[in-house]
Amino acid sequence: MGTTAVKRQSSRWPTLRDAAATLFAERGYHATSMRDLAAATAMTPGAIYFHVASKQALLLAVYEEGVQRILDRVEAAVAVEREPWARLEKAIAAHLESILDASAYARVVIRILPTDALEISAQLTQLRDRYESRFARYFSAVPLPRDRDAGIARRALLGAMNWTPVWYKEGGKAVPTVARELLAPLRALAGVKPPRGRK
Amino acid sequence: MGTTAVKRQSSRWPTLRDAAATLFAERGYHATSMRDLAAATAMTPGAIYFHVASKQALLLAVYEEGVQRILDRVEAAVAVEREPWARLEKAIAAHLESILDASAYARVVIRILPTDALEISAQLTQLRDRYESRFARYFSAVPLPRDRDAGIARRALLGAMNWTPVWYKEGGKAVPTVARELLAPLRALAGVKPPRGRK
Amino acid sequence: MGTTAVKRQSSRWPTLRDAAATLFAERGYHATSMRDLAAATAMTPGAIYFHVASKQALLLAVYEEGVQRILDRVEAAVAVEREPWARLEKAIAAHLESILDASAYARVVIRILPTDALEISAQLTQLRDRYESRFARYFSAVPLPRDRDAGIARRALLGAMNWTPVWYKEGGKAVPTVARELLAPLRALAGVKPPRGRK
Amino acid sequence: MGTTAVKRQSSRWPTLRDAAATLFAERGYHATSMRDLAAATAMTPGAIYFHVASKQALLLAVYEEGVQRILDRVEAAVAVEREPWARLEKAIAAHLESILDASAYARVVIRILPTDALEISAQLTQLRDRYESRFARYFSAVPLPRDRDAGIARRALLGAMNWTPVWYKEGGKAVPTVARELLAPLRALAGVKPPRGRK
DNA sequence: CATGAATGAGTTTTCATTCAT
DNA sequence: CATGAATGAAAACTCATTCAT
Repeated sequence: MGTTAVKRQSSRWPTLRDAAATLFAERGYHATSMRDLAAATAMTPGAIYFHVASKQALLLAVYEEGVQRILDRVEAAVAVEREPWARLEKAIAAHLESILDASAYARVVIRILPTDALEISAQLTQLRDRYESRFARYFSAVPLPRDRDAGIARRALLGAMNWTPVWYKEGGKAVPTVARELLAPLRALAGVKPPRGRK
Repeated sequence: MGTTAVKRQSSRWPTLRDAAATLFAERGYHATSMRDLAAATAMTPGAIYFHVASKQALLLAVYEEGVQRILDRVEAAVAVEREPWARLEKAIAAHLESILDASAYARVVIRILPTDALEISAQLTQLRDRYESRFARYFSAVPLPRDRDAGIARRALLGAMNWTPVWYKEGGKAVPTVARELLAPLRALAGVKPPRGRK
Repeated sequence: MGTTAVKRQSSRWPTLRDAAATLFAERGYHATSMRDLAAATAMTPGAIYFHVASKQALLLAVYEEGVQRILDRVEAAVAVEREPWARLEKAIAAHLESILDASAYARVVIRILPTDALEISAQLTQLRDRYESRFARYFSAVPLPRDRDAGIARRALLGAMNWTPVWYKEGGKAVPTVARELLAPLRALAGVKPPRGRK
Repeated sequence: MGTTAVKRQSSRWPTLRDAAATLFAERGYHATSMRDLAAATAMTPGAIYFHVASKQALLLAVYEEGVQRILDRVEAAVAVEREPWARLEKAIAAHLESILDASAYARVVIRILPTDALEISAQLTQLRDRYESRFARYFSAVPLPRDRDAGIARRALLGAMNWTPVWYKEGGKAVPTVARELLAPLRALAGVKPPRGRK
C-alpha cells in the first residue's frame, strides 16, 4: 500500500481532462477550441495531441469520467440505505451534487448531446444509458399507483434533476433539501409522508 | 383585401428562418454553418445576408419566433379555462405540443443556451424569461402545501417538460396524456384528484 | 458557333488547375501544399476551396485532364494512319509530346501514383487504365513473333516512354525521332525495316 | 573471430533502415512520417534520432544501400559471363530481381526522386548515376547498328526495367525470362538470335 | 540507449462575412 | 434581390525535431 505506484503518470493529462470538462460544460463542445484548451492548460496546441488523439476522443474521455463519477457518488450514497424511498432520495441528492459542484465532469454528460460528435455518438449514448439504467433501478423500487405511468414519472424526475444547473445558485437551499423537494410530489402520489428529520 | 398588402412579403425570409430553426434545433447553433443554411434553402451564402445581418441575428429571430409560438399556443389553450389546475394542465400540454411537433422553433429555445451567442445572450435570456414568467403565473395559481418549496416545484416541472424532446417518441402516449402525468404528482401533493374525463 | 458561350467561366479555375498540374508534376503531390498553390496563383488558400472541394479533388481534376489531353493528342495523331507500325509510331510520338511539353498535365499522370491519394486511388487507376487500354489497341495491331511475349513487350515500351521525362532534354533529338528510335527494336523483332523518309 | 568485432553493432539501426526502405518504397518519402517509422520499428520517435540525424539522412542511407545492393547483385551475376549479350542479360535480370524482390531498398532508388529531398538531391543524383554508369558499361559492350541512337536505346531499356514494379506480379513469368524478353528486341536490332537454353 | 513530453511551424480545411456586378 | 468570388481568421490536426531525465 505504498504511495509510489501512481508516480510516473504524466501530470498534464488530468489537467487537460479537467480543463476540457470545465470548458465543455461552460461553453459547449463546438464553442470550445483546442486553442482554448491549450490556453487553459498552458500547453501548446500540439502538445495536447500527445495526450489525446482527437477532440472527440477528449470528449469521450471526459464523458466516461463524468458518468463514472456520478455512478460512484450515487452508489456510495445509496450503499447504507435499504428503504426504497430513502434510497432514491439519496441517489437524487448524489446526482445533484455531481452536476452542481465545481467539478464539471457530470455537467458535461448533461449538456453535451451525443449528436454533437457524430462519430462517437453511439458510445456517448451508451454511457448515458449506463447511468440512466442504474437510476431506473432505484426508481422502480418505489411503489407508484398502478394507474400512473411510471416511465413518464421517471423521466420527469430525471428532467427535473438535469434542469437544476440552469437555475440552481450556490448559497441557496442545500442540495439534499432540493432532492427532497424533487421527490416530495412523487411521495405524495404514492401516499407516503416524507420523514421528519433534516437530511 | 387589395393586392398591395401581400405583395412584397413573398420573399424567402420565412423559408430561411424555418430552415435555421430546424438546423439549430437538430444540430445546435455552432454546428450549423451559414453554408448549411444556404444549402438547405437553395440560396447562396451571400443571399442570406440580404435577409439577415448576421448569424446571431438569425438565431435571435428564431428565438423570438419560438418564444412567441409557445406563448400564443399556451394562451390559446388556456383561454377557456378558469380552474387553476385545469389551466396549468392545458398550459403544459400546449408547451409540450410546441416543443414536440415538427416545427422546430420552440425546440431551439430549449436547446440553444444564451451563452452560445455571447453578444446577444442578454436578449436571449430575456426572451426565455418572458415565457417562463408567464408559465410562473399559471403555476402560482395552484395551491401547494406551505411547507413545500413552490419555486423548486415550478422549476422541476419546467425541467421535466423541457426534457421530453430527449425521450418522447411520436406514436407513444398522446401529448395531453403526458401533460396530465407530469402534473399528477403535484396534484397529489396538493391533495387534488385528477379529473376523470379523457383529455 | 459564336465565341460568347465560354465567357462566364470563372477565370481562376483553369489557372488553378494549371498551377496544380505544374507543381504536382515538378514536386509531387505531397510536397505541394495548398499554400504553394495559393502563392502560385495569387489566391488566398481559402479561395482555392471555392473552386475545388479538396486537394484530392484537385489532383483528380488534373489527372482527368491529363489523361484526356494524351488521348486527344494521340487520337489526332493516329487519325490519318492506316498502317499499324506507322500508327503505333505516331501514337508514341504523340504520347511523348504530351509528357515532354511545357504543359505538365500528362506528366502528372506519370509521376503521381494512385496510392499517393488513397481515397481516390481507384479513380486514378481507372483513368490510367483508360489510356493504357487505348495504347494497347494500337500496340496489338502490330504483328510480333509468336515466341515472344507481347504483353511484356508492350509494357516495356510503355516504361521506356514514361521514363523519357527523366532524361530528355529540350534541344536534343526531335521527339518524333525519339519515337522512331523507341520503336526500332520492335520493328527489328518483327523483321520490319523502318521507313526511309525523315519523320 | 573474437567477440569484440560483432559486439556493438547489435543495435536497431538495421531494423530502422529496413523499415524506412519498406515505407519509403511503398508510400513515398513525404507520405512516410517519422512516427510511422517509429511505429513500424517499435521505437519512440526520439529514439530514431539516436541512430540517424534527420529524415533526409535516413533517406540517403537507404538510397546508398539500395544502390549498393543492386550493384553487388549485378556484379555477382555478371562475374562469370564474358559474352556481352549474355552479360547484359544477366545484369538486367539481377537488376530486376533487386527491384522486384521483397527487400525494398532498390525500389526506393527507383521511386524516390532526388527532388523529393532538396538538400541532398545532389547526393541522391550521384548515387543514381553511380549505378547507371555501371549499367551503361555493360550496355555499350553490345554492338548496335550505327544508324541507331544507342543512348536512347540504353535509356529505353532502363525505363522498361524500372517500370516493371508497376505491372509485375509474383507468380507470373520468372524474372530471368522477363529479362530475356526485355532484351530480345535489341538482340533483333543487332541481328543476334537469343540462345536456346532456359535461363 | 531510450523515452515521455513538448515545441513551433506547418498541414488541409472551414467559417462568417463582404462586395462588385 | 442575388450571385460568384473572395477574404482573413481560425479550426483541427501533423510533423520533424529536441531534450531533460
